[in-house]
Amino acid sequence: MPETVRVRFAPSPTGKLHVGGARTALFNWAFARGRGGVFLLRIEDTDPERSRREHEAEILEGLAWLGLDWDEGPDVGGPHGPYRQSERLERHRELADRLLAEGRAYRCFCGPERLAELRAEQEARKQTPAYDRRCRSVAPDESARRAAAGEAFTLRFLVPEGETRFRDAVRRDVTFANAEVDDWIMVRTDGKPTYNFVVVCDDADMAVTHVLRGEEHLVNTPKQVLLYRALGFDVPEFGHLPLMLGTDGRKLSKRTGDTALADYRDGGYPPEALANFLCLQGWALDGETEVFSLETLVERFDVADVGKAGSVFDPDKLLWLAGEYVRADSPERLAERCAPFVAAAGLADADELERRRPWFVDVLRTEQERIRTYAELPARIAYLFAADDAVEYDDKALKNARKHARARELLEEYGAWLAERFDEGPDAVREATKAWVVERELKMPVLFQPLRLALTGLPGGPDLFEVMALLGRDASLRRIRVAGERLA
RNA sequence: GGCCCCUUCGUCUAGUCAGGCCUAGGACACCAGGUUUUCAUCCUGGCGACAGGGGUUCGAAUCCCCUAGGGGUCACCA
Repeated sequence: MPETVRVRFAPSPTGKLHVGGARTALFNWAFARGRGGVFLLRIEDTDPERSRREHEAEILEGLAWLGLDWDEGPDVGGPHGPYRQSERLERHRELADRLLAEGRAYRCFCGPERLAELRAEQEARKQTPAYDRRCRSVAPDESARRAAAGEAFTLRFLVPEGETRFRDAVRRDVTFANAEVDDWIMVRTDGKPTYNFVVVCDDADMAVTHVLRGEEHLVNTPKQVLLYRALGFDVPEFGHLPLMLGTDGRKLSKRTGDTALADYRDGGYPPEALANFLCLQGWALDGETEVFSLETLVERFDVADVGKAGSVFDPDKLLWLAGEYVRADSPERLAERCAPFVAAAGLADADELERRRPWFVDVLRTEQERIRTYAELPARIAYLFAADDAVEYDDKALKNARKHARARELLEEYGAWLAERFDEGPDAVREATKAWVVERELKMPVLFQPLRLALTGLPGGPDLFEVMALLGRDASLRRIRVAGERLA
């Protein structure tokens, strides 16, 4: 009977949720869900300077927006709580004391000044900066006496001789020479434990079986494996996910563009599109299928299939995927998701859109194939909300209309004709209009370009008879009349 | 610089662990054409890669070695 898979996502609440972190969470989640395991969230708030509760809330919101859910966490609790590291201090102290008592850790009385000096010397000699382990030789009784006397100290892990190897689902077996591992600090002068220490204590206490995290943590792993063993805990299996890179080929950062998950939510990207895109960074379903659901991911995902090389974040591909999801969505749901963006653009308030819901759904039906993000909608439909005598004319649209010498007369004539049969409906009017153009031995654009300018002011857009249906009889006829005057 | 990791079209990737099915497949982007009242969608086609060099083998993108390039990390941050 194999033990239950337990994986975790452990963000530190020091800022917004990064898309790279979101992908780590996504893969952890998919791994757990695909194996009937448990996905838990733990907040790594051991840095009181930078940790903020608002950030924690935002991170949780972001994960939920992406479509993830969790079985244990700071908001839902669970059998292995608390799920904030700052609330687990007791346990951390207990384990640190144990290590000290067993001689697997030692007090270090070297202050910041000496450490800085040491580092400077080492750098001057082109050596790799590392603690010189001077305090290893302080005898236990002297160490205890100095501590009791109030002398400041940190607790360092005593790295043994030899080498450390561990299983990594992505990179196979990895080995580090212990000589390369520093006697790192477990507990600071102020008594607060550091990341490398608490992460192991908590993962072990929370019975985490697989640690899937970003590759930047690979070098921390030997320290942690050594700690698991010193503590007598089972070492989990690791999986170091390749980094997500910016277009400059370096680790994704603020400089290379949007990196916060919230930027994409605020930018009107469908969450399904972003989740799908994130799946494609370092993993592929079959090399052919690009668009797939989280459900499919869960069915097919395996950490062992994750690639080793970093991947450059391609905003163009994300935009394309966004369009795919928008086109596949229902006009009703699109209306719901787009409404806030239309309201934010100041075109109409939320109440008005709610009142005109059927109409707004029709608007989405006509624009659906032209937008990729919800945020692209307002600019496309602003003309619907403009005053009939003040529709903004786009330069290109104006040029298109002016190409036709008789545009003005034609619009007047057509307007009068249209007034008689507007109520026959879009399909009938469309056919009749085409016949009307043919009768006059004209090309279609001769009428349609000026007409599009009159109604929308834009160079492109939906079928004009659908546009007229959205505008209604009065507005349509008025705009055609006004255009005749404006073109004069 | 030390240590560690990585390397298939501009980008995301399939294929690599089990060498032949690969004159390397798909997608985004780009270009050209078609459809349309325009824009978009959609359809068709094009461009385009096994980092380099050795070796093993009848046969290598796939195995081995070397070189080069890129990245990560070297905190009393996480």
